[in-house]
Amino acid sequence: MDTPDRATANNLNPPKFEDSPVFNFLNSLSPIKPVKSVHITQTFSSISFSSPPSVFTSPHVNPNKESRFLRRHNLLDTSKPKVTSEDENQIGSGEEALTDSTHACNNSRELDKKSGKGTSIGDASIEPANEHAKFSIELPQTLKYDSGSPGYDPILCGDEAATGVAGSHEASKKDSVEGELHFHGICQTQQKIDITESDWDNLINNASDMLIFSSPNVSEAFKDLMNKQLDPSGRLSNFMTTLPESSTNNSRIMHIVNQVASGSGHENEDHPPESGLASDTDHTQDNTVNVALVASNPCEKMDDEHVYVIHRGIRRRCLDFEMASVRRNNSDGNSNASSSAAKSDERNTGGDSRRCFLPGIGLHLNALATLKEHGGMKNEKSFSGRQANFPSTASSLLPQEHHLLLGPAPSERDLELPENEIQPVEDCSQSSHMASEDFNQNSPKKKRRKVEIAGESESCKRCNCKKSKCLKLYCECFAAGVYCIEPCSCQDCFNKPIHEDTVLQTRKQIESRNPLAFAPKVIRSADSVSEIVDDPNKTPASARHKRGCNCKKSSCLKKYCECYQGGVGCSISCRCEGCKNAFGRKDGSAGIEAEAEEETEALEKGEVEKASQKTEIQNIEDNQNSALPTTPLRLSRPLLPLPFSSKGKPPRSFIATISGSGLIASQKLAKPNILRPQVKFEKPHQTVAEDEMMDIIQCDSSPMACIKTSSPNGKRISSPNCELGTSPTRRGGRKLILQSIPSFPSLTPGPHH
DNA sequence: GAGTTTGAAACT
DNA sequence: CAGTTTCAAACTC
Repeated sequence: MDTPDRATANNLNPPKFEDSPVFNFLNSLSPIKPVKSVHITQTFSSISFSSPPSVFTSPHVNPNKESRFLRRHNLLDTSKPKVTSEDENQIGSGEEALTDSTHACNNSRELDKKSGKGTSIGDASIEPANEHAKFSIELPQTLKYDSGSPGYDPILCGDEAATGVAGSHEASKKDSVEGELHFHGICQTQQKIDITESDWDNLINNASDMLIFSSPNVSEAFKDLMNKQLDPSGRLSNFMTTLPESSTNNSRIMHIVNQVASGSGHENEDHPPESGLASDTDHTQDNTVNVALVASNPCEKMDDEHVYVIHRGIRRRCLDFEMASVRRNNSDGNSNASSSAAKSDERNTGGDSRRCFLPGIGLHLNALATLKEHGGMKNEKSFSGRQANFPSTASSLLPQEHHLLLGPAPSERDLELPENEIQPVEDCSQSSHMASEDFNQNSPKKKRRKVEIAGESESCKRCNCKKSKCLKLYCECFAAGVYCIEPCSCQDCFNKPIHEDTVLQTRKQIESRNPLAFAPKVIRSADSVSEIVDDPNKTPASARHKRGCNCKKSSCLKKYCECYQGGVGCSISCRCEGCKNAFGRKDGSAGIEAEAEEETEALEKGEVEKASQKTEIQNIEDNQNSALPTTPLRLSRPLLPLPFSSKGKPPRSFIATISGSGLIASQKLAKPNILRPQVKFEKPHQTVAEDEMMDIIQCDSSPMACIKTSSPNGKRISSPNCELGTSPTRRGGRKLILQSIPSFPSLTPGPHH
């Protein structure tokens, strides 16, 4: 297996892999498997991720992902001696892990081979292969966890869990061809991987997990996806994350993922696997091949369709500025030039394209979205309009998907997208851009509270800028690293794909002034994580606003206060006056105290109702804290007007932003990736700032080491449990995860670079 | 929906 | 770095 599969895999990796006879063979075989996997995926997703949206929304979610990942890794290690220390190390970093996973997907064959035949793999096989093997191994664990989780279907879980590592081994045992087939089938349809195909499933599951954890938005989206069948989005995101390593492979993966997402996303939800297969298969199979084609031939219809499809599944703008840069780079490279030095620069970095991507600059997702528009549904509306994207699906889905896309996935995607893909995307995007502009002027004020209505669709930000042209941090969309979309009521908006160059330049300028301008404002320190781990009851105070607030009249009790909005307490760095932040006052008083005060004040002000709610919530939180990890926001918060909703979360923005600063040092890149999804670092209590960020990022490489990240995990975990009221098992599982894997250290971290 | 308040972002 | 202005979100009516 090793030799042939590898060879094929290696060959495949390159853009031309489709050309390889092996690929063709696989393609021919691929159609087979779609059927079962769906079921599994659903159960898995629904079960494991049923957690409440609020939880997911929290940026912290990601940490869990990492934690899981880490765990998996550990488990894998334990379970499978085969995995080399190196592999572990690789896995350790969140991004690396992601990358690996993506590679695994890309090189599913390799994975299968390796995982199944890890022994042989070790040597010659490309690193990715090793990593893949690891993933495959790890995946089982994730499955186990999930299975452990309340939502998990016993049967499936049992199967998967039982198969667990063994499953991966089995898969490895299978012929490489089979593995590929499975892989393709999985990627394409999502559905139906057999347990035997555990490799794939594992990958997917892992990916999904990763995604979920990666960002709050993602988590939500993930939920939806899970409900629907997750696979697509989750896979996407996963793949996206993994992409970085090999652009070509990544591109394939992206395509596949996109296809899957699109196909599954739409059809999967309601349609039986088969139906999904029909359409999906068309896309997926074609896509798999097409991907390669796309790489070679930019802007083919197929590509567009794929992209479009993907976008459909996703939601609109996930733009990462990085993506845009990437696209540009690609386009530049392909056709011409180099539209912007920055782009070229990034691209150059790109020998490790991923790196460039990571740092990324680009609004790619938006571009993709535009592609969608281009393609078929293609309206920006549909595209931009999250809702539009999810015609069939319930509204709930929308946000989630969007989140997924936007949040973790987007950035990753963007980064990951191989140049090949990018080209087509770009082309499409351009056209779309045009359209997008038109849209911009559309709805004057749909905005703001859609998010609230939607639930938390922070991912979907809608700005109302009138003078800033959406090119300043005043603009939430811009600040979040996303393009403005139809729902935005902004005027003279330049934050659109059409003006990508302008956007990028502006971003650069802003970043030059303040490298952290696009970084998450709220950071959770390692302390918080440790606190959570040690004492679930304890509320982590470590989460803090990066710069602190400067409130004078709001008493840090309203969203005017960024700390409050971010769901974190005020810290020393805050210059606020009369701080009464319920999440923690500057003076150090706990949120409870603040609450008490708030209550009194509220009473005074007639806000009694609110105060009571808060107190209740807090009380609940306190009670729950034991169970929950505690994040400032916590599950209970929902009752309160969570600050998250609008800005605090900006998972997306953060994500995009961070990654967005592609030009900026790799550091940022790493940070952003890490931070975004999950946590936003900040000084443990006050001044973690960049240094810590950096540290964290570095730590990212070693997942275990990096525990710092955040409580968010706790939240997520807890929240799902709480909300779900799920079986104890699930809680236990999650708790374990949290404890064991404190933070989400960094799947994504830029460690690669 | 319009107007006000607020504090971050941007500017000087 | 501090002060002022600009800006758009958050909030109120």
